[in-house]
Amino acid sequence: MLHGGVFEEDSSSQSIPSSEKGLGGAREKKLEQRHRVAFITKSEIEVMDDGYKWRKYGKKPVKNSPNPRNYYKCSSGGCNVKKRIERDRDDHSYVITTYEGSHNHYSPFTVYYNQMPPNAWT
DNA sequence: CGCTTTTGACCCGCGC
DNA sequence: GCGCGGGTCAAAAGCG
Repeated sequence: MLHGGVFEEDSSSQSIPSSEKGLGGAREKKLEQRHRVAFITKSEIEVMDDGYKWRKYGKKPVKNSPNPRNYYKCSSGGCNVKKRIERDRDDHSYVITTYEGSHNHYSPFTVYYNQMPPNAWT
């Protein structure tokens, strides 16, 4: 496990290991998650707000980790993006954030940053 | 008032 | 054929 590493996977070429097992949410099994990005951040808190609104919709304990796994979903309009937050079992100081899907709307933070002129920061 | 959060229960697919 | 695992959803309550 590389600490502070970022993983970007494309389901189009990368076959999901047994981890997915093709099972997972039987309901969304039909939905193709084309974008999967895992971020590893060293932080004691998982309060990583990217500008989107995340609504926690589930909690489940993991065998390989004494810590539970948190499931978040984007509550933006028409936004079906899901976010998975888990703690590293080797170093609970590290937080693994996995994003699935793409936002149907721009991030409030992105728009704000886009409309914010560079000289405005002075 | 609106939205968010929390727990429990349910469902499906695969394995043996 | 049955069981297990994993994931999601539902409802309710609390808070700002």
